[in-house]
Amino acid sequence: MLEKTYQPNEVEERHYKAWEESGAFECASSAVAAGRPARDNADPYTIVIPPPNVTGSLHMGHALNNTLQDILIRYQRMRGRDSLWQPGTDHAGIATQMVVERQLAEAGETRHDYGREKFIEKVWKWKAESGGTITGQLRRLGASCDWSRERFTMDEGLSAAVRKVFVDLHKQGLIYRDKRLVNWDPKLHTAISDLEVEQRETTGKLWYFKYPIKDRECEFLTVATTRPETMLGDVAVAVHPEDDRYKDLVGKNCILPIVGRQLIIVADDYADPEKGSGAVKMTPAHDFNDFEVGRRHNLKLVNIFNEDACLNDNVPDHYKGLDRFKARDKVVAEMESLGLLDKIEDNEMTVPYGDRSGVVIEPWLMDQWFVDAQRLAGPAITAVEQGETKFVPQQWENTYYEWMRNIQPWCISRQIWWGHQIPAWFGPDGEIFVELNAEEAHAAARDLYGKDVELHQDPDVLDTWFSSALWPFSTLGWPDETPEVARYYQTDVLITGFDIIFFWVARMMMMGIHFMDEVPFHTVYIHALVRDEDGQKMSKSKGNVIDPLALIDKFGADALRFTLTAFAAQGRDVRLSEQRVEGYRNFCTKIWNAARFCEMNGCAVDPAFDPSLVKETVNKWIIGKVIEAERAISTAINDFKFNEAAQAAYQFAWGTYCDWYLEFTKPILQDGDDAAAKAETHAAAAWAFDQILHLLHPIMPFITEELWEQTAESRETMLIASDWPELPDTLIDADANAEMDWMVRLISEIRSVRSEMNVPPKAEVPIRVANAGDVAMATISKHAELIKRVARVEAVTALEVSDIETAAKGAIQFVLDEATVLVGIADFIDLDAEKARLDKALAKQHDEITRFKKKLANEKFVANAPDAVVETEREKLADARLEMTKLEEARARLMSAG
RNA sequence: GGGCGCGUAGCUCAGUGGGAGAGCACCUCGGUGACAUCGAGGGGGUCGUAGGUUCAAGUCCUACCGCGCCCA
Repeated sequence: MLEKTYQPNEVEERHYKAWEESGAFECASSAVAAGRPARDNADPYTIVIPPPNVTGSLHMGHALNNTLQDILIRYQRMRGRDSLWQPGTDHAGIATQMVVERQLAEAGETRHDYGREKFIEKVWKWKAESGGTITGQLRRLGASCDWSRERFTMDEGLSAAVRKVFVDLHKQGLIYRDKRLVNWDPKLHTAISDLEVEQRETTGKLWYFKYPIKDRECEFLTVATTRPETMLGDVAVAVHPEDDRYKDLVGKNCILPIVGRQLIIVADDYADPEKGSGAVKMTPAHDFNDFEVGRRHNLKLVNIFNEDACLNDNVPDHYKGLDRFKARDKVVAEMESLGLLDKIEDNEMTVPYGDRSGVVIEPWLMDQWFVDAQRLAGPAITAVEQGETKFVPQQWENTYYEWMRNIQPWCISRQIWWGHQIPAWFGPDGEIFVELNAEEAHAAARDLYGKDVELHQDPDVLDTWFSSALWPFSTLGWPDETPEVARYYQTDVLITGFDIIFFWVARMMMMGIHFMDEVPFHTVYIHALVRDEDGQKMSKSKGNVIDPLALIDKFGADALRFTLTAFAAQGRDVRLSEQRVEGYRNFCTKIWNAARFCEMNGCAVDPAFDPSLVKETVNKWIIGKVIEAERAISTAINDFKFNEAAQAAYQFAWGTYCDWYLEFTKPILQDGDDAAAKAETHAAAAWAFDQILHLLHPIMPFITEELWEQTAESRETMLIASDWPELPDTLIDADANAEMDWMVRLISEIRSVRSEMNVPPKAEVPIRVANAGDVAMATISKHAELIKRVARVEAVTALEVSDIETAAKGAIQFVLDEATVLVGIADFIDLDAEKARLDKALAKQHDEITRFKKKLANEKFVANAPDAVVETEREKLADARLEMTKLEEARARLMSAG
């Protein structure tokens, strides 16, 4: 006997363990490796997980992302595909190093106390102890990843892929070393890529400084700057070539106050006459735009900062060693005291911050490694243009194009220790040898120098995203020619959030095409962001974070999954609140209770049940509805319309099966004496419930597996490994559909009348039906018991038209197609209320008829609209007129009765 | 400044040119036999505004208003 309510906590862990141990998550290749039978002949269906940070823990975005992936994987697995969901994590270079350094800091230590090798050992130790958090949490969610294939970007195999890619791209000229301005993080002491810089809007200030013009007594050139401290590194002033105010100054010099350096005045389009004073100071070593101007005018670069963004020795003595923000105040004060501060204005601007460190990023001139992203982007753009990879929803292709077409060189070197050390070795003269390993580098050096020399490997490591970019093939074993690479690449779908289009999608596309000659996935599904119930982005600082694990504890994983799925409409963010999850927990309870009903009423699974042989209309009807639900859910999942899949499942399970079908079975099962009908209904109800379990399984795996187990003595397989329902359309019986839909309308009308007329719920009323056609009459007599029970009716009888006048006294009338139904409620009737009810129905019909008539009277409509549309309108008009007539008759009878 | 979205019931949102929908919330009734984590019934809309295209517009086009996000 099933418990009274579903207790998710008691079953989730057990089923997850059973699934994993049974090998249900394994793709064919893993199954073979484990000595299990495999779906070798099946088409592969592959998803690589967007690897979460090894430092991460499951947040709501992960929960949504992985629920959707799991739905696809479970669905395709049930459809017989050889499904591979490739899991793993990335090594999150900067984040992980920060975590471990923070631990050291608690003991008053730094990584330098240990040295590189020992420190890295510590990181691995941390990873072994704490790095599995998120994979454990994915299990709580029910994610059916093939854990036997779990990978980590720092694994030896994936590291070999990184080295090969670096060496190959270098030899192809697509990776190069260059001295450029990079985004320097003065706290973490590393360069970061453009994408790791967060542009924050702030109201800053614009300081106007007067620079004395050389050889012109008391004449000044006023420049405006947002960063006064950088003036110590100024080498020029730029004005617009068309700016008449300054035309005569171009080529002349001014004197940099405080420093005393002579600055050349150059003409360059970059100077915006509308902005500030129209003259802009040039600090090419510390500003990306100034750097470009400097290149055009051969300006020298004066670097004034050290790695902490404090001033170095290239500034006057009283500024040396000062922090950049202290230096700013000091420069402003000194300029003011010199009488050279013209004015200060508020200024709306964006300031770059490091996304990990949260400090202001300093553009700094350095030697770094770069990927020539522009060349790699070309084919990646073409692939999307030609539809080799499609974005869903398609509008995200614009975002992708926008980024890819304006892509900048990708700075891939990081000045940290945790990560893939760059396979580049420096010779004594600075010559660089890029090779797969030290031996080959030494061999190359020997070739060059003619002797063995001492080489130093570049201490820097690669951007974590460099290794993530290889994930769709490195996880399959590349660069080895493994059977998995051959079988599972190209993968099918990448599922991710829009914020990741640049980080993963773009880079995976570039690397996949370059190294595999094939796009890494044919579809990219971009899902929404999960926000709080007020539409705010969840963030720790706002304190509005909802922890998915807490929701799972409280309501069960299935309720959370169903909620996320039901709200995952394309192109819309998900607003989540606990109340919503609670609502879908109630859905779980409903399913559970349907199973209890089946159990209590002897609806046991009958393996011999054949849906094509059923005789009872209700059973034919529910079979057809199962098929319609299956079609709706499958179509929705195939189209990535997850919310529609959820809605179709919800509507069918609750709205059709529980609300109507189970009610329809009650007269047969509980009151009836037709043994054959009973037996058939037992089997059909159990069969249909089994189908519900299948259809809901991808979204709600735990409760469905639990009920699958509990509702039969034994099962051939677990639900996760069973087949998705595939039923022929021929089982949809149009007559049964029409009959039962008519019944639903009849019962709804009776209930509605009763409720509106305040008939006590327990009172049983007689129903009489006049003017019904043969089909309707047959339906009524066939389902008399049902009507009596479900609508609390005393008796259902046919009424001769000649008796209708008399019967109308003490009855409520409503019209159902051609039939007029009289609900005998003499004891409760309220003539005024009834008159109002009929008038309302009449008014409605009148409006409808007017609308249809008007439409059909329009010659252009009849001439231009498709015939089928016109025909439908005519039918609607005819139906409405018929109903109107019947209602008018009913009202007339009422008046005469009153 | 450039780009992409979004304005539909009190709330959150579906809606694919051809009868305005769902869930939740609300109101009324119901302690019964799967389920009160429930059942039955009900009210609630100028589809942001203004034009246009069309026989027909929530849906397509234009402008405007309001809101959000991304990029510079």
